[in-house]
Amino acid sequence: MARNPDHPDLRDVRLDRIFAALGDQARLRIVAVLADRAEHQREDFAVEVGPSTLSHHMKVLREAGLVRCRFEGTRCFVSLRADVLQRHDTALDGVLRSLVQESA
Amino acid sequence: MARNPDHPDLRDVRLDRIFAALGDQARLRIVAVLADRAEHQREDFAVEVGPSTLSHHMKVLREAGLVRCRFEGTRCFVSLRADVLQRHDTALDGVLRSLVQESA
DNA sequence: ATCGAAGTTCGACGAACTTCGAACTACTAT
DNA sequence: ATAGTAGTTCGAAGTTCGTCGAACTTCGAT
Repeated sequence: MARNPDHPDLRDVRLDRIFAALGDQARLRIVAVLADRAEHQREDFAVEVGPSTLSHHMKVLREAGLVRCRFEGTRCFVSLRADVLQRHDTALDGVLRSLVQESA
Repeated sequence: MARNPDHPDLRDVRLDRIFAALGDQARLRIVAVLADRAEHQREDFAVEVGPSTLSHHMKVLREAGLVRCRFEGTRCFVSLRADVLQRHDTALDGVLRSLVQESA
């Protein structure tokens, strides 16, 4: 397990990458769960794919700069990256609000 | 030339499709140009691809529900779909504002 | 009627993506 | 040390995507 996975620098975060990451149903659902700004674990993302596929989607979200993964023992806690959200506040704030709304 | 191209019904517009459409540099630039809410023509989109590729991107944006194409003679005028923007106001308003900002 | 201009559609191509299962790694508990 | 658990990485297979050039359609002008 990667103890310190590749989180891109804030400067390397591109909006088109972020949108591409959001352009998939599974990942959009994951972000919808994360939109409450809390930390979540894998079982919270009710997405019907195998573990390796979920890992892949996590990697896409991570490399886009949207999420941060924190490791504690064998478990992985994932949350939205506050710095990126703030940097792209104009673009992303409404997106997250709409996802929260949709989850309810 | 398609005189009356396929614009999806407002109900069939999905957010994940929209994000997927925005997840490409060329298309994101096109939307950035359109973000002033005015009608534009092809030459306004300073995107370095051939005509057929531009047509392809237009189709993706159209089928995602983001843009509307109006034909006048041989020319095609394209603009953002106000109804979709309003329907997904929470999600899209900030996105467009950020694109305007970036264009300046 | 013919020609040219503006866009679209049609293959085609390689690149990138999604998904899976199998093998691997890192940690925990016994 | 051994076994189990959580998650990642590694091919592989199939699909979708981005791009191009060529052929086609629609319209305007001559």
